[in-house]
Formats: sequence, structure tokens, C-alpha cells
Amino acid sequence: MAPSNLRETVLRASVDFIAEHGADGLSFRQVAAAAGVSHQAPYHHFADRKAIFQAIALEGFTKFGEALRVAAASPDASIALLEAYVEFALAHRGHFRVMFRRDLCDIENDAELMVVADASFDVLVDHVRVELGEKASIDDIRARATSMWSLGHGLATLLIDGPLEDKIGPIKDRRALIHAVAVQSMRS
Amino acid sequence: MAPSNLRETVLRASVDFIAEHGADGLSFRQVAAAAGVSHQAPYHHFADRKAIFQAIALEGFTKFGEALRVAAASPDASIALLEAYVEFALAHRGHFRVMFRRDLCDIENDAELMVVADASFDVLVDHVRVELGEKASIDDIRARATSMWSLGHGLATLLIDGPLEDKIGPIKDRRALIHAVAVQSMRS
DNA sequence: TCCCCCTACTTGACAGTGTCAATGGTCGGG
DNA sequence: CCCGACCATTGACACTGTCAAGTAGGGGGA
Repeated sequence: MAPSNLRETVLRASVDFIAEHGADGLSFRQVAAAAGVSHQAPYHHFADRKAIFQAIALEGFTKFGEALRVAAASPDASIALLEAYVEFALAHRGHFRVMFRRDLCDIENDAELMVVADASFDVLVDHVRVELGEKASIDDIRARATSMWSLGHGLATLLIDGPLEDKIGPIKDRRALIHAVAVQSMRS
Repeated sequence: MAPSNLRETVLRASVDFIAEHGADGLSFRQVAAAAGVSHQAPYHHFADRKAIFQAIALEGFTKFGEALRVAAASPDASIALLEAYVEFALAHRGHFRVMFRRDLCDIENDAELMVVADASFDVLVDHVRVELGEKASIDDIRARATSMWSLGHGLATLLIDGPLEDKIGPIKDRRALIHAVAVQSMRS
């Protein structure tokens, strides 16, 4: 089972690099050199540059779905889901920075990836469905799910890559801010 | 005054390219060739690759601030602001894709850019301040502004680069969806 | 034992990229 | 007339992703 060691090494190094420097500066040749192999060795495990982003996204959405499922099971699920979304993004910047960049990984062209990504989204939709009750219209459910998703995604994105961290003050307030936003927006 | 024609040409071509193909594939040499000049000609107007993103962001935040100011002046300003945010992003993908990518343009290191970006954010904060009234705590204002910003940013990002367009159905519903999300989230 | 193939990797080459350096034209003002 | 400022060009460099071919080694049949 244990997949080739090099594949894992390259994957780890790439995620770490992206978390620190962003996805665009990532160089196949650099990670190869850092791993002490030739510049073509990684190519044997990932067809091309895109393939490694695909793999990172797959790993990311898998963990992401798990985190959301845990949150959905807790009381105050709406708030917990939002917090889980943002916390995941902050804890896994390397993955998060790739997962939603369709220029890096096109989800819809990778069946396996699409399944996992859809599963994450469905956690949200299912939650909204029970939250709003049986007689909610499909449009209401869609709007509510989209709203929650957007809120979480926007907050996460702004915290990671945006100017929010600077405008909002010291990091130590982060959890408090996330919580404040959550309760403020999710009050039913 | 009229700035060198080439500068404008390169800027337009770059924005268009980014709107269509994303920011990463943008090639100085390609836009130079497309403009019929040598590969170093653009270099005379933009110090390096980063400088052009900086210029795009500056232009973007200027237009963005104007759009937000217009929205803030209308009745139902909260809803109008959200709609303006998303509509701007959809109408100016080329700019929007750059404005919030700190790996492409670091706002905090460019004084002029920072001023314009801050002005945009302040429109939102000012609106929240009057919306919540005099006796609102600074934390409440911060949470509300962050919430609105996140919602707009998330929705815009997911629509442009994310999987939302696929999951949410045909484009013709877009405006309706944006409006639904707006009223659903902004009900006070 | 030999042979063969498969997997994992290496080496070498190529086009394309951002960027530094030096060069060449083409104006308007002294 | 010349001279410097501006704008663009040419040439080179290191670096990138990627294609093509070659190589070490090991496991399984004959």
C-alpha cells in the first residue's frame, strides 16, 4: 500500500511551500532539488504541474469534508460550520489556497475530486435543509446555503490572502472575531 | 498628460487576459508581442512583473470605491452594497482577480494603493456606523462590517473562480440569487 | 542460470519566461 | 549643431515546465 516515498515527500513539501509563499512560485524543480532527486523524478508521480494541485485539492477537500461533518453534528451547527470553515482554511493554508482556484485545479474535470468536493458542499446543504424545515422552498435552501458558504469563504479568504488581517488588528482577536461574525450573521 | 500609449495598451491587454485566463498565465513577452513591440518595451513603463499588478489593483480599487459609494447612498444601502460588490467583481474580473491577491500585489507596501483600498473599506465601515447608530460598540461595528465584507467577497469569489457557477445552475438566475442572498442575510 | 520487463529514476535537450545590460534612434531646447 | 532625455530594441542569463531517451535494479518465469 504505502505509496512511493517520493510522492509523499513532494506532496508535503509542496503544501508547505504554498502555505508559506503562495501557489504561483511553486517550482517542480525546486522541490525535486530539495528532496535530493533529479528534476524529472517528481514527474513520474505527477503527470504535470497541474496534477500536483489536483492531488493537493483532493487531500484538502477530504479533510475539509470531515471537519464540516463534525461541525454539522454539534449543537449550534450553523455557527460551528462557519467556524470550522474558517479554522480549516487557517490551519491548512496550503490546501485551501489551491482548492478553490479553478485555474490551478479544475474540479469538474476530475471525477474523484468532484465527488469529494460535492460531498463537502452537501454537508452544508443538508444542514440548511433540516434547519429550514420540510416546507422550505428549494430557492430558500439554495440562498441560505450559498449565503453561509459565501460568508465562510469570504472570511477565510480575506483572513488568509486579503487585507483583513491588517485592518482588523492583532491575531489574538481572531477567534473572537470569527465567533462574533458567526453569531451576528447566523442569528435566526 | 496623456500617458504613453504603450502603457495604456499593455494595461488593457493584461486586464483582458486576466479576466479570461487568470493572472498566472500572464506573460510580459506575450502582451509585448501582441502590442507589436519588443519584449522589453513594457519594461520601460512597469518596473517589473509585480508593478503591472500593482497598477491594475490601483485602477480596480478606484472603480471599486466609486461603485460602493454609489451603493451606500441608495436606500436599502446594505443590500445595494452587497450587490455592488458582487456586480463589480463580475464586471471587472481582470481587476478583481488581482486586487485581493497579496502574492501578486502587496497593498501595504504601496502608499497610494493603500489609500485607495482603505477608502473602499471605509465606505463599508461608515455605512455600518450609521446603520447601527451612535451607541454601537466598536466591536459590533467591526463584526458587522467584516461580516458584510466577507459575504460579498465570498459570493464574488465563488462566482468568479469557485465551483458555485456550476453548482448553482444557469447564469440567468445569478442576479436573482445575489438578491436573495442579500435580503436573506441583511435583514435587520 | 539467463532473460525480460516493469518500475523508479537520471540525463540531456528545447522553448518560453522574467530580468539585467548595453545599444540605437528621435525628438526639443541650449 | 550638439546634447541629453526619453523610448524602444537587441542580446544575454538563469530559471521554468516538459518531451525524449537512457539506466539501475529487482522479481518472476523459462
